[in-house]
Amino acid sequence: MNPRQNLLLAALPDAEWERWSTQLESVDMPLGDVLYESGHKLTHVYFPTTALVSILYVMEDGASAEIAIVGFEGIVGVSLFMGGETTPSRAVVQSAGRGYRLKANLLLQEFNRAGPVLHLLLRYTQALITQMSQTAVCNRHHSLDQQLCRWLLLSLDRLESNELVMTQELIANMLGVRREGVTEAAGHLQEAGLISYHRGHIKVLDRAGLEQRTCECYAVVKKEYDRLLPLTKAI
Amino acid sequence: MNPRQNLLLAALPDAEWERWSTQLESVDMPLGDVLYESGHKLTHVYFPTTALVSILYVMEDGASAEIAIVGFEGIVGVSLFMGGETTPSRAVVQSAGRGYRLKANLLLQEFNRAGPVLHLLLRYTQALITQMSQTAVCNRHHSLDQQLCRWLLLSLDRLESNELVMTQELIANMLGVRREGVTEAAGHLQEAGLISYHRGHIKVLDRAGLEQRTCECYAVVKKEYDRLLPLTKAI
DNA sequence: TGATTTAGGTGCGATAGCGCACAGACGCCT
DNA sequence: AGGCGTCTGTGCGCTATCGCACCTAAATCA
Repeated sequence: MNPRQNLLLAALPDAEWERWSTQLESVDMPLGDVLYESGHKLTHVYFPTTALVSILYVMEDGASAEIAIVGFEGIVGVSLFMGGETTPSRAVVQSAGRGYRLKANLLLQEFNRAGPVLHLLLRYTQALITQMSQTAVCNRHHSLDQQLCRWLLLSLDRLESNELVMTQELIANMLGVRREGVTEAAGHLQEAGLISYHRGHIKVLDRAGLEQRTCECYAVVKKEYDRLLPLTKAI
Repeated sequence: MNPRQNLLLAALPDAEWERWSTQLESVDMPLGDVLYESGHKLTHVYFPTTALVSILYVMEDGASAEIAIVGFEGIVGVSLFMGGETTPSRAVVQSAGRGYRLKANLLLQEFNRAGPVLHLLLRYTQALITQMSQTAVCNRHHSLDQQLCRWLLLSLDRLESNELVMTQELIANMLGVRREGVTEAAGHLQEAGLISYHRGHIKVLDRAGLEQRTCECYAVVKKEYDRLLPLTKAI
């Protein structure tokens, strides 16, 4: 397990890396773990390596909607260096794995050096903004089938695998739709031979087929990540 | 017409204000004016004073959806200092008025001083992120009636008036729905005595009523703006 | 092995929003 | 005053998604 499996950590210049490497703390990130809660101050920021984290908003009535996905390409807790300390959203581990974390005050110190760390983190944040924007667009205009394709592709890009351990119930929570809706959409994809689904295990059989069936939102987001985070040979 | 009608400009410390005031260029912002286009490099950033600007994404098939609204509380062109230079979205003047602009390289210079300007702009950007996130949530979960209320309230907060010059067609483009849908939703609000609508002129008669009828999304966004931009006695 | 829990599949009526077509109505221009 | 374009209202059939109820089958555990 190497911190530099995380692409932001991998993109750090040597001087920064030397300072950071002793401070990074390896953490287990089990399914369902809440990394930060709406309105709570962040104590750490997280750099996933093999875990996948959902940024989501939970409404007063308990319904939820995912705003963005963060994996080994990113950092969880941008509101810290953006200056807000908290946000109205919640970060939940969506696919178990590992990652590293850094104390909030240490990250702030590094950010405030106003050097490469600042610029790297801000570029990442802009990519994240694009992902959030496109989520809004997709929620408005595209069918559940298309959204499921987008979601699968974004998730897989952020893991290093073509398999996902994830119940339909959980996917429904992320997409903010009914579980039955996911059953139906996943059924379509399975009939088309694009995925195989079995009790919480999704295997992607035909990635190109998924890309063909999804909406433009996926490509827009992917292109921005590639463009903004080239140092990282990004996803 | 005073630049400091824009709350970000008003929040600048004296030293910054002195440097900026000679560089700010007053501009007319007519309805439909495109301040930046998807994928194009920004030449200026804009500080609206009496105009209202929509950040929206236009799909390949021409359909559109608004991602965020910017008025006298904000700045148009955050992707400049975030480091991306461009974004996949478009910025369009949604309600005619005036504003100020600053050359891109000047703003970057100021941002890179890594002082109060940087922190002010980043805090504003975090508020903007909340607005975008909440747009995604709202698009997923709330009725058109509720979304129209939210949209009216956000827009009015960013003007200094209880009247809006805006056709239903245009509102439909922003919300990413049919024009007829807006006709119906606006009809409901009119029956309830909350607004009066007449050929492109909306007058809000009962603001409290709108706030009661809208979803929680409006309050979440407003609270974040108030919290993150207190210097500006924000909206 | 048998019981319980969990994941997934199915059916059905309700409804919000869509696409389209068309009608009135106000305002502006000549 | 007359005419035309723009803005708004309405009706109608269609579809995706919802909410709910219920069922099946795999996994887990006693």
